[in-house]
Amino acid sequence: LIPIKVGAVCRVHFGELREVEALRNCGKAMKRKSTIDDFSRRSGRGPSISAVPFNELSHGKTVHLLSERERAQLAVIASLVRFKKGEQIYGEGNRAEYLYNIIGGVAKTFRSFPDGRKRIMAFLFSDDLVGLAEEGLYVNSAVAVAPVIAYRLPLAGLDHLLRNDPTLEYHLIVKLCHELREAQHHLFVLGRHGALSKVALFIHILERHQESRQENLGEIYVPMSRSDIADYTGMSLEAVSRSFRTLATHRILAFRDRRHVRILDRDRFDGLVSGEGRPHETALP
Amino acid sequence: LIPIKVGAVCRVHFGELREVEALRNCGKAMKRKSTIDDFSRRSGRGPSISAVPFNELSHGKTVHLLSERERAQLAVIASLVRFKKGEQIYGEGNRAEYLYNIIGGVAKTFRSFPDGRKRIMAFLFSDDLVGLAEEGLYVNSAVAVAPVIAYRLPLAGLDHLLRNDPTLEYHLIVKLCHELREAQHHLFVLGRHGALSKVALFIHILERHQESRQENLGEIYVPMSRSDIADYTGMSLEAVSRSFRTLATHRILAFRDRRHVRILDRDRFDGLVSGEGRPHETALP
DNA sequence: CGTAGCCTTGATGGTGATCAAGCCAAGTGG
DNA sequence: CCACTTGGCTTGATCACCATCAAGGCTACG
Repeated sequence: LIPIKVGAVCRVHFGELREVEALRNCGKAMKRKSTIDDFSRRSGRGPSISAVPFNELSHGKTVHLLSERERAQLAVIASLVRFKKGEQIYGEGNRAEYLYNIIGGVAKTFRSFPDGRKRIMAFLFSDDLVGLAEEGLYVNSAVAVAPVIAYRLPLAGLDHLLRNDPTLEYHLIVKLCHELREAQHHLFVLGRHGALSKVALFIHILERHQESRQENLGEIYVPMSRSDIADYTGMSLEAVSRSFRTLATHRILAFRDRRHVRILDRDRFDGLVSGEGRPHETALP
Repeated sequence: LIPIKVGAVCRVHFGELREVEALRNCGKAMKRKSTIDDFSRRSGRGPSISAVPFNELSHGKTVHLLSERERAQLAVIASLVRFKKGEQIYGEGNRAEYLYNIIGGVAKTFRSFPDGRKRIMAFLFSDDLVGLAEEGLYVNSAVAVAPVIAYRLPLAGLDHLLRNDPTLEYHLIVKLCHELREAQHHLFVLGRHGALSKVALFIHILERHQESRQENLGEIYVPMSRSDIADYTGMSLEAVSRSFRTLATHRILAFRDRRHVRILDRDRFDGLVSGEGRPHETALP
């Protein structure tokens, strides 16, 4: 039973998840092996959620919240679903029937303005939950940024599980606190004035996120488009582009390609992140 | 036992909470009576939490989440604390030992920049929870904006209660989802370009908040200073002031005094809220 | 009545949004 | 294998908007 599932998932992995693979495959064959193990371990046994706890010390690392038993319980009501890049997972205002647990790929949640603009509320990665609702309706739209694999959990069944399992509920609370903190980080980014500060903080968030999961240290993977970054940071697409270039020409960042950055000058980078990026104070030669 | 508590709370109410009283006392004696009842009902029997549920329909109204029994259970470990206007409830980076349940007044949570600026993450009112932590440390500072009365719940004891009461946990989940949505509304505000849009959306949020609790319809109470609004919306204090004046001179809003607004022109107001407030589109005569 | 905090108003300049081309990379079909 | 297309990204020029600096007013409270 389980071996079959693992096999199936691996096939999917190599077929559709090239971007996910690219994310971790930073040129080292070693990495690739461990990714497969990691991936099949996670997806083969049911839903997976991780978060930085609010009470225990984990030294900035996320911890996996679910026990094997809980994962198995959730797996009973869950079904595995895939979304191609750009495909919609659900739409704002739709009847909320499912909670999604992403186990591979990247998604974004956003709200649209009448004029066609978007405000991206969050980027979501593996071990995240998506599907926030209010009075039975989704409050955001969710779309895959890179091909997504997720468990789809019917809210009805989930409700039943939760009411009978205090530990599972507790884990959900930990995860929600985590998401709340992430939203506050996001607020922090948007509040910052100065384009350089904003993009630096954005990169900083990506870095922290990948560090907390012990993914590819040293180089930061940027899975989303410039235009998504613009919608997330509240800037224009052009401003994002220019800011990246400025940071690159001043040797603060270095781009291997459009989706891989390395931080060259940690001091000046941290200076921007911690707020010294205000316009007239930023006298970059 | 309980009656004594009620008495004590009422005394506190009239002594220190003039602003809270003013909030609801909109010139009608009727209001005042019901406020007292409401207040003593809430504070006399233990902690109180309300939220808009994520699944059931409540037509935009918040519902009280805790049963009498749960409130009594929580009351056992809780102690009632008061904070004067401007007083700190806890500081960013402090050891997180308590969760606070506000039952009267207004508080703000914020993070400070090295240059002394603040980014306000949220305003908190009665029936709200404050004290978000990461790895045992508060992630924000919290300060009373108007005199606050709150229940202080030791995390240790709370943990124990939660693990034994799935329903209580479930209520907490509902509340956290609510807070997450509020944070996303805030993101929406910050993302908007155009000063008029931002302040309109801010007023809109206040209105929705007060409506959802069925407080003083028709007039919106603005308990926080201009400078707090600036820190919340990511604008300068002057820009907030100017925007308010613009909205007032164009008969979209009317201020009874600095803390009470009425929406005069609902159509144009909604226009701003929903994004037509972008600079060059805003041709206000 | 005086002082302090908060708010309003004015003048100015920098910053980033916007409009408008070009560029690069990846995919498609001949 | 090479035109052709498409979508995403970069770059340039212009100007509106708002942050900033700097006074002046209002209110509240001693």
